Amino acid sequence: MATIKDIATAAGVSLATVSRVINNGPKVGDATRERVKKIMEEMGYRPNANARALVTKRSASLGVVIPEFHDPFFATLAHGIETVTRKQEVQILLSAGSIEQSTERRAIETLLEHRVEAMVVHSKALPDEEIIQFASQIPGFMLINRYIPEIANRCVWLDNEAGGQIMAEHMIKQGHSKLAVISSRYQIADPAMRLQGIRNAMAEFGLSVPDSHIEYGTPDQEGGEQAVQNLLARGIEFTGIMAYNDAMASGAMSMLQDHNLEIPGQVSVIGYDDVLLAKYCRPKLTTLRYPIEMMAARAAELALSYASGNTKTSEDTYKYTPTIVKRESVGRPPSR
Amino acid sequence: MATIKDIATAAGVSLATVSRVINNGPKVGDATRERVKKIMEEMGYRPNANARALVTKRSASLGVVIPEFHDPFFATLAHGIETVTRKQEVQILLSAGSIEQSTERRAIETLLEHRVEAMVVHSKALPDEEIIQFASQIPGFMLINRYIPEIANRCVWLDNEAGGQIMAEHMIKQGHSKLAVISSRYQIADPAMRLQGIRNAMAEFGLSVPDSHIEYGTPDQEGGEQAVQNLLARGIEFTGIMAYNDAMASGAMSMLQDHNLEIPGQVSVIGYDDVLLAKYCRPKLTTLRYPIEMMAARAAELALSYASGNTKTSEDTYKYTPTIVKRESVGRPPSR
DNA sequence: TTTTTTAATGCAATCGGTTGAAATATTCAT
DNA sequence: ATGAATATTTCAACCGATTGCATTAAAAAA
Repeated sequence: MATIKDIATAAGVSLATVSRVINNGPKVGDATRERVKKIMEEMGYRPNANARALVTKRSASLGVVIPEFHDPFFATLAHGIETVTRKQEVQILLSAGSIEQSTERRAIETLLEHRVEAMVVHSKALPDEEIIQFASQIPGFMLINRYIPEIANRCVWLDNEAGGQIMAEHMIKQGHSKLAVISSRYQIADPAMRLQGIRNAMAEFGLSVPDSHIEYGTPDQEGGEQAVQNLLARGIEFTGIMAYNDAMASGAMSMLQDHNLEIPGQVSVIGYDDVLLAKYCRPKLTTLRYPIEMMAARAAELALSYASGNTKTSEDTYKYTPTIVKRESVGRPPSR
Repeated sequence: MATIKDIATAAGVSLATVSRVINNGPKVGDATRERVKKIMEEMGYRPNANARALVTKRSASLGVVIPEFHDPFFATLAHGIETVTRKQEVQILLSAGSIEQSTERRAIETLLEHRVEAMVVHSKALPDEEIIQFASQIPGFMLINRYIPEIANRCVWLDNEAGGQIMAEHMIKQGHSKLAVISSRYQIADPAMRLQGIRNAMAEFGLSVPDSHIEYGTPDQEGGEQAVQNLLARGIEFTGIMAYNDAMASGAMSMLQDHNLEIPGQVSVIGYDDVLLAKYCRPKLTTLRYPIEMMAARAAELALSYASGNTKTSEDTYKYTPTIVKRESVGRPPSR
């Protein structure tokens, strides 16, 4: 692959001149500029981003750490980031860190070695101190979907508790009082916070969620199926189910339908996240919208902005609140 | 950020020695090695991947070009690649090239500038010649989901025609003879090939697909809904629908159900791709499995292998054939 | 025509590493 | 002890760019 030196030789000019042409620098004569450009074209020259990054100490690249690509939720997250990197002509370096301390750490370190300018990290396993450490080390570090008070202005996060509250309030206002919860032990804080929100809302209306009405499962369809199965097997009475996420909600619906329970006629189901699936399943899922794409875009913008020296931002907290999306899976409870 | 020089100074040795410690080189005394390692640890040293890539001319990175992250299909593709890059400790550089010539070209060029060692490209818009050009320029170039005879050993692709054939044969063997097709004008070749496969199978059994029984739509749920709506509006009689992909199939099912047509009691529906959605919708979708994850992994392996000089591979063609996944959306046609 | 000013170009150091060859230190056999 | 063999360590060139400063050429002013 041709280097800048080859071009210089071919054009009969110095390296410096070629470099100036490449970067649209000011001090080059028009004739020379055209000639050099033509030669670069002919020789299929491409500047070496590594050499460039080395000397300029800027890489025009943004690192992303997510647990996995598989999950549509993270795909959407990545998409949000991509919309801003595309606009700013920034390259994305992707690292997967599968919700495990060592992998997450390794992912961040690799990105660091590549000297990415900015970084959007989704980490659930690393302890707060370590994250704080990274954040103070890397100006363009942004944490997504997690809140650490000490670095509040580096966190873009969702108010999970509020979501739980909204979810439960909606069900209660529809007239439900016998509600079951399908939760998960996945990750650290999220399920617990959502559950807390639910509890708050219930308490507000003088209701509560007995432990018997909570089932835990893996945060996917199977988990949802299993949870409903357990609920039914234990003979729990309920007219509504609040699920940890849409996948579990969808599994729950399947299982309910297998038991000839009509949705929402006999049982209402509400999900959380509003991933693609929510629109695709039948009945269409009423759920809480997790504006992850928007959040990811915001995180990317901030990361890039911090990286380029901006330290002042209008806000100092980036909390998002889920909103309810009413579709077909929630209705009034059967009058009986 | 500490450099190798800082470490050398701190440890009282030369750059060369430090470099050898970093790379586990052979010619370093045990005592020195330990001392240097300790100092690197203390100073939080991280080798600069750019500098390294510059001098070694190898970057331990693989570039990926996909149209978008949004689509679960591509998320799965990315995941397949990630499984192999993780194992080989290779970094992923992601570029999106939204099915548009200029963007696809730009995506590849950016990757080229970063001197990625290998490359897995999903390109539908770029003309054959240009792809061939890139392939000959980059040893580790692999094309996925597209076949170009001139560079057969660089292509990992699905036999779409065979898929169409299998799809139709399955329907016919279930007893269907009045079949409608929901296709798409998206991309270049894929829908046409699938349709061709369907035609072949039909012909084999003395049947055919009249133009009236083919509807085109966008390759998503809406497209599927629309298509069925059109079919019904035009009073077309059919007992089975073959969809271009699962999203369309799912949309089709929704619309059929809205018209109180039972699936598969009155109408059978078959999809294509076997994305997550196929398992999640109800009834669960019978579809053709597009082993994209496996294919992507293979492509990544080959790309990396070619990049490191391997030129001989056991096979010289990487054609995959879809297999049928029988779930719940296909049954025998109503006897009437 | 000569001097100044301005525009265009080249020189050379630098970024942070790697690596073959040379230099120095250590170990071993004699 | 002593030279040979082997193990450590350092030297210095190089990878492909960028950029401040010096130099040269061209244009403007005197």
